[in-house]
Amino acid sequence: MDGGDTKPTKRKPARSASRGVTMEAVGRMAGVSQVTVSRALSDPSKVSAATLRKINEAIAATGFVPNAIAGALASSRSKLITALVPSITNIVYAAMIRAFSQRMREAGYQILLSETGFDPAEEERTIATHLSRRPDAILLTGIHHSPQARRMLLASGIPVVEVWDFTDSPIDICIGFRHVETGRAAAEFAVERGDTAAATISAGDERARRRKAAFSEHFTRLTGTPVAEIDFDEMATVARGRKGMARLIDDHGFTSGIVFCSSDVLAHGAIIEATKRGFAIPGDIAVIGFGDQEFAGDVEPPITTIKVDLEAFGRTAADALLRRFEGSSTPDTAIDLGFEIIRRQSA
Amino acid sequence: MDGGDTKPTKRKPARSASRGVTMEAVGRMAGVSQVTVSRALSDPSKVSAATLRKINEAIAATGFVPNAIAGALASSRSKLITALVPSITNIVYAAMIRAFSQRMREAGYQILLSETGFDPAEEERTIATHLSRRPDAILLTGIHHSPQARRMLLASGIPVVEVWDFTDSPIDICIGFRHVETGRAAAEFAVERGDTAAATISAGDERARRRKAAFSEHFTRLTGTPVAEIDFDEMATVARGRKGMARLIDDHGFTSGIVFCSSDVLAHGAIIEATKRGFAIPGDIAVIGFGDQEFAGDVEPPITTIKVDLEAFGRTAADALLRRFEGSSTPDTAIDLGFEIIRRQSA
DNA sequence: CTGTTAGCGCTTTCAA
DNA sequence: TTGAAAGCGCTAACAG
Repeated sequence: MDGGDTKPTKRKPARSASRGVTMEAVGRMAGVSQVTVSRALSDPSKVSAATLRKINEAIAATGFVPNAIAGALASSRSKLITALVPSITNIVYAAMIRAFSQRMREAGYQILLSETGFDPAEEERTIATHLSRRPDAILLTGIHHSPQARRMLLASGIPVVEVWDFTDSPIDICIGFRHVETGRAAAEFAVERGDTAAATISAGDERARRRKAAFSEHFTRLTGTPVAEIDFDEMATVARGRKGMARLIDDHGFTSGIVFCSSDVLAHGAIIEATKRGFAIPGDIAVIGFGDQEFAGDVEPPITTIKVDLEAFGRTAADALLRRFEGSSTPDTAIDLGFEIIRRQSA
Repeated sequence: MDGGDTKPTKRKPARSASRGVTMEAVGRMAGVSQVTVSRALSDPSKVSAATLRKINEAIAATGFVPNAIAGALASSRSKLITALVPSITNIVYAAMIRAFSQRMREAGYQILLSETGFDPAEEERTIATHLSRRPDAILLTGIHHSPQARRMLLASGIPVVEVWDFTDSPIDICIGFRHVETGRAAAEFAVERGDTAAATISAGDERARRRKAAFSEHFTRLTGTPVAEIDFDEMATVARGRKGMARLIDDHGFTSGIVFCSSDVLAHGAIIEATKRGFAIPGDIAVIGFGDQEFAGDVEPPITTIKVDLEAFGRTAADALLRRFEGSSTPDTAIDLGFEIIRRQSA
């Protein structure tokens, strides 16, 4: 760029390249040193009013934006939290992260978010790149991680929050609920309703499968009746809910009983299909969903579902971290936020 | 922390504090210098096979994870892209970002994502904090930004991509579609269908309002009939779709004609409400949505909607950036990806 | 209240 | 193929 001179110049750094205004430039303009600018920004009370004013003027004039990279390197606090979720288009995770982000942002943190797509290998790789950003904490979805991932996490020395599932022995902090319990509760709910037949429709989510397995096992134990299961490897969609119900009816002769779906979206589709085929909901076929999504109570018939407080997960996770950053002496470990069956009309 | 000695020690940095393994430590272990480790990582071909092997062993043994912060500061390339969307729980933005992230991740970039909640002031603040991370590029939703935001963006000197809307004079790169055109196209579609009455239901989104305004204006121009408008300040939900339709019927005596909704979710709710009240869809009331979301074709009746290819926005944005990073001589500027009316049964 | 001095852990020349 | 040296822009003691 700047000349092709062969003369071994004193290696003057190519500062020119407008890589942004520096504190030093601001300081020069305000007639103070660089450190004073730093102070003015981090703790204005440590700088005289007059100096502060000049610095602020200089900042405004230059459009200075502090370099957080340099700050993080120097202070070894990045004010960055990284988060991994299976999917950002799944409202369940998106809502949780939203609540988490809002709380953390208020405290001055930013969130670096990545999708892992339910793949442990991908999660491991992503954890490594995330840790390379030296976040002040990391949030993971789920409690199952590869051994190598656990090693890196532990070695990083930062707080690790596992959400959306529950274990008594988390890596560090765990905020979630027991998926298996939801399946059991749904089975009991079905039996209490008087159902003598049951089926399930599930999407490709490890936790969804655990809920389903618990439902089936418990229902069979209580009634002696086996449960027909329809599983999809992909994410939940209305179309798959319809297809699942169609298979249940066509292939399994399921025309009466309750269907436990791994998400409200699937339940919605199942209801649409059954209704279209002339079955009464819940008269002939009852449907129970999972998630209590926005629409669950507003479709016809309103969907009976298992509700978990998504926002609460995010908020609680953020609060636990914030408390930790403040050096709380009583660190949170495992918090079970539970769930609740919302009885509406579909079951 | 380390003792209360008054003796002015040689200020030995508190290195101890396990802030992670450094390249220097790895190098020491492998019997080479720190730079060699750096090279081994960035371009293995520049290091002898034997050295490479020893370095890799040391890395494995120590669990070394490179410090991207230090790397970014030194190279002034952060391999970080920053993105701002109005809402991450809105599938429209989530799907776009997902496609964008995937592409960028494959190229070694990570995405720092924030929500702005449709608020320009919040956007401006967020842009500032994002720029402080010295991203290699920034992606914004929409084309309207505060003057101060524009200034910061320009001053940053990095590529700026504006998506999801279209202008011929973008800050830098723009990838989107003309919202106004969608409204017009919908109005024409209605008139061609023979509708002589129309209404709208919109959520709190500036672009949704522009689509609606274009629809109403055009419909009125073509038919001479005013359009009843129901506006919500909040996000689209099935419940609001129902409420909107209820108001249209109860307050505006709207019992026949077409309803242009700012999203498929609203359309879905509107259809549910009208159906429940005994109106035939599309016989009595026709409904047209926006977005062609996953469920649009699978509910009853399937929703006629305006489709925009969400994934394409993300992919195209990523490709444009990647090309730019490679120093393309023909920079993309404004790309109009258009839209399409998907005719199903609701209209 | 303000400035000086050392780094933070890398990448980038330049030299060997 | 390897190493030495010089920063990147900021924060953290420490000294006035």
